[in-house]
Amino acid sequence: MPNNQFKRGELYSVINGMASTAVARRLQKNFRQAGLEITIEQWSVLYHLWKEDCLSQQELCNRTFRDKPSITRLIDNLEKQKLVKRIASKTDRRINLVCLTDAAKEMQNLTIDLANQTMSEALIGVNKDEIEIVKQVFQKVYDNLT
Amino acid sequence: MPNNQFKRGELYSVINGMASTAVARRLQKNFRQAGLEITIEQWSVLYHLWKEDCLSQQELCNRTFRDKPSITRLIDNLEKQKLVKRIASKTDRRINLVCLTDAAKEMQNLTIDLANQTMSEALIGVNKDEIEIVKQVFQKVYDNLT
DNA sequence: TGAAATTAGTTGCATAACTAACTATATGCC
DNA sequence: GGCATATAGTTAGTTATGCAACTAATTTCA
Repeated sequence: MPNNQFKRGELYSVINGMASTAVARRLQKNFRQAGLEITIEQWSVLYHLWKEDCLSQQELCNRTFRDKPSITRLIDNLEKQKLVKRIASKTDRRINLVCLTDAAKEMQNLTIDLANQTMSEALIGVNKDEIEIVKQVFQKVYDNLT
Repeated sequence: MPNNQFKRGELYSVINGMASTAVARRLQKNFRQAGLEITIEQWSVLYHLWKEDCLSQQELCNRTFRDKPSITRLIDNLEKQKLVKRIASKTDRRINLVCLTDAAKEMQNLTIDLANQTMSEALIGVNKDEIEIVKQVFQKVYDNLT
């Protein structure tokens, strides 16, 4: 087996097992310590709604890279916690617009501070050029496969 | 909010949502098309056993960056599919050694070919230096958080 | 206009993740 | 030796993911 190929397999295992898991665990832990009862997956949905409120579930699928059933159930759980509500679109009755509650709006600053703090810890010793390359590589990978 | 901080939050969402998900989905699809009934999580366990057979569950936790319950159930499922078997250690009765069956050994070449092929597709347009930087960044992130 | 195709969302099923609490074995130390 | 502590692994409960199959609403187009 050529050496080059094996290295690419290694990269795959690195992508999936290591860094993203470590960041996710740390952020989840920081949420818990701050008394926030949300998961990082729920946070990632709220994150996009803070940028633009009242998106359709399909639009949340696109922006969070999840499939429709995953979003359905994430929204179910967020709705149980009274952080979002589904509002039927007036122009297209198939569409639910997912809108933030006041409680969710109040969480924005704290959670984004915690996320920034987590990323700062994670990225000690990593410079801006390297971050830029990582983002470019991920974008290329995503574009290559979709 | 300083612009620099928000970019780090973006990076987090990129790390978790996009590239790794796309690679995982494509590899899973390629496994299915080749008639392989394993998940990528199961594959990642087999991958480490192909490199070194008969590891303890704890050692598999370390190498795959999973916790103990996750490994317990992954091994449960791999055992159901007769791809590994648990063998009690003779020197320490707390330890299960997880060993490959012949069926699993036969899968090695095909699955690694599929993984290499998937990574080659994913990494079109990405050069070796960039891959090296991604790996270094992930290692730094992991070390920073653990 | 009306049937076919598309789009938005939900539900069921299997696998996997994390936490917390648990059992069993081994090690440390007085 | 024997008790406290640490380590290996399992189980229970909740959340999340992917796929397939489904309903309901909308669009396309003959």
